[in-house]
Parts: sequence; structure tokens; C-alpha cells
Amino acid sequence: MRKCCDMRGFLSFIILRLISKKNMSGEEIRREIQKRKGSRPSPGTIYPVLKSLNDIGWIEELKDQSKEKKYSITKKGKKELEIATKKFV
Amino acid sequence: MRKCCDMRGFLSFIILRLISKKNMSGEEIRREIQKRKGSRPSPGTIYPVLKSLNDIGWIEELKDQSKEKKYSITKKGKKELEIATKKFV
DNA sequence: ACTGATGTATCGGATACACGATATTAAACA
DNA sequence: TGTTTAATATCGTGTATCCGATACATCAGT
Repeated sequence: MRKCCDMRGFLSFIILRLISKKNMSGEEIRREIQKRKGSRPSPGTIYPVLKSLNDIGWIEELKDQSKEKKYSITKKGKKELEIATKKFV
Repeated sequence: MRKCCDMRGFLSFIILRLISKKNMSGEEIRREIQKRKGSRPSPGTIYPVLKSLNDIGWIEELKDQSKEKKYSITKKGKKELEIATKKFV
């Protein structure tokens, strides 16, 4: 994946948006999407997306005390999300 | 494609949303997306989506005088769009 | 330390999205 | 009626999204 919010990759958009509202871990994201959508994305879906969003600097790890690795949105990510949202929503 | 706004198929969501705001033809949609996104989706991208959205009854043809075949969103499509938007945006 | 439970990471593969090219249709002129 | 122009439709293909399965890591309780 190169760009979030390309024609494909709706999931990246959703995940970025979730993280923008609240720092979240992979499992939290899975639970949240299940709550909203009904189906629980598999780990093989979520974690690669988190990795790529992290790699391009749109989110960043937020190591805290717990065993969960939380992510927060970066300034860059916030900006990109705003652009994408304006374009398409 | 079965459901718009599945994990994949961001484009279906975009197109449904565009049509929900204003009755549009395939070419209008291509131009609108180009205006917003910069790149112009190819016919082979747009028309199959329109066909599938039409097949599942979320949009419908709106034959008018012109040579363009416009589409409008159906009640069902409006409802589904609302659900998807609430879920994800 | 061992075990169980939970979160994270990675891999191979199936699926279908999006593409470009091409064909078809249809309106609008002469 | 024939020609041109533009919109629509379809086809085969490459690609990466998303999946399930599996492995690894980490913490809690005993």
C-alpha cells in the first residue's frame, strides 16, 4: 500500500480515522470495527495496515505501561486525513 | 462486488455519495473525481461500479432527453449510504 | 518458572478491484 | 442517410487487499 485513501484501501481510511479520534491498539481497532460493522477483521488485515501507516509516518507508536501497543495519529496523518475527507466525504 | 462499503471498494462509496448529492452520468462522475482527486478513473473502473450499484438497486437509471444516462440514488441506496456513513465516517 | 490468556506479527493464497484497450451504442450535425 | 463525436459497455489482466493460519511476544496468576 502506498497511499491511504487511494481508490482501494477503504480500511486504511477507517483505521486512520478511528485512531484520529482516540489512541488505539490493534485489538481495540478490531473490536471497534466489529462493533460498527458486525464482522471482526482478522489480525492479518489489521496489523499490516498499522505497519504501513506507521511506515509512512501517519501514525506512531505510543508505548505506555500496558502490554498493548497503542498508536496515535501524527500531524502529517491528521493533515492527510483532512485532505482525504474533504475530497471524498 | 456484493456490498458497497465493504472493507474494499472505497470507490463504490465515493460514487454512491456523489450520486446522492446530484444525479450524475458516468462521465460526470469521472470528471468530478478528477476534479477532487486529480486522476481520472478509466471507463473500465466507473461503469462496472455503476452497473453493480444499479443491479443491487442502490441507484437507478434516469433516462432523460440527453445522450447521457444519468443515475439517481434510490431510497434503498440512500438508506445504505446513511448506514455506511454512520458506521465509518 | 510454568501456564494460560491476550496482543502482535508474518506468510501464502484467493479474491475482486481498477486498469487500458476495444467494442458498442446513440445523439447531432451535414 | 451517412459521418462524426461522445458516452457507455465489456473483456482480460496485474496487483495488492484482505483473509485464515500460524508463530511469536508479553503479562498475570499460580
